[in-house]
Amino acid sequence: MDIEANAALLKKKGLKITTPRLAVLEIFQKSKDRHLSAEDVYKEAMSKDGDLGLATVYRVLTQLSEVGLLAATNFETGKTTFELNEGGHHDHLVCLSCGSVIEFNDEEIENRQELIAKQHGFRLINHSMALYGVCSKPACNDAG
Amino acid sequence: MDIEANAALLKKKGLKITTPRLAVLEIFQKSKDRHLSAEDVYKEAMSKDGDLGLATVYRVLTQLSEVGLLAATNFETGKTTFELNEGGHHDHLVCLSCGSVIEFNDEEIENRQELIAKQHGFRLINHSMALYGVCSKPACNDAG
DNA sequence: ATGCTAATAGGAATGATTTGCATTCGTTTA
DNA sequence: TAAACGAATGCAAATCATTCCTATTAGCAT
Repeated sequence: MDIEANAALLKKKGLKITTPRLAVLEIFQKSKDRHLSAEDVYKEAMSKDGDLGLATVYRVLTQLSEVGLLAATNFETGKTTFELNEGGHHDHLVCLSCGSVIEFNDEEIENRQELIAKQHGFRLINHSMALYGVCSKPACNDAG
Repeated sequence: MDIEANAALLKKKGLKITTPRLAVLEIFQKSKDRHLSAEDVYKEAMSKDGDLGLATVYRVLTQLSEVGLLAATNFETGKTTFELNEGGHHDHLVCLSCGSVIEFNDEEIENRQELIAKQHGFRLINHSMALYGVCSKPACNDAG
């Protein structure tokens, strides 16, 4: 929301302050939908800011993920989605009917994952977990 | 392994008994590597059976997944992999260096997932979990 | 302000997967 | 068991997501 703040954020991470990077950050901060694909970001940027390349969007998303400002997730859709990485790590609970996504974090599962990795001699780097189900909305429980 | 058995399997699922479908099933049953991409299956089929199209492999993999004979998984590698769907559910531990995949199943995590879904009013249908890390092989721990 | 380097645009290239279509095969039925 | 019909296949072209290439431009230290 605040260009100054975002500029400071980029600087702190050792990234140059450029128009595309500011634009991408702002899109994530303003969007109601937390999970955006590269294409989503590109369309949004084109519609409001005017002009940047899709390749640049990919690069910026990758960089912002690398410095920890964004987090990347792979659902089963075949495309990578990104979200702001504030508030720490979390996993996803996805409604297969309405598509809504709930975020959660469970200490016990995280610990268990570490343990499992260790047992198999793995150094754990990251993980992805998504639970798929049907949420409590009436509309999601009618037919089907 | 047994063409008769596989033919019966296909018939039971309402699929016609065709050469490509039998070939694909057999490849999964014979392969030591449980997780195969479409490309893997295609190469394997070409090398032994002689001749079928890559598009057919994709179609067959999709169909066999739909009827529950195979299970599809999307790791972060950008390609979908398949495995035989016998022996119940399990999750994956993936080496980001050599690509090896270890399967595991953890009761405690499964229970915890059920609980989390319940807490959010979700009826849990399935889930995917993959842990990414580096395995203990020396080659995977040298450079990088 | 000036220059060096990193960043960008945009299009071509890549890799995975899909689709269209003419041909062939599997299964049903006579 | 042969005709007949739709489903399945092969191939090539098409699509989708993502990355690479290169000339141009923009950040930023001096």
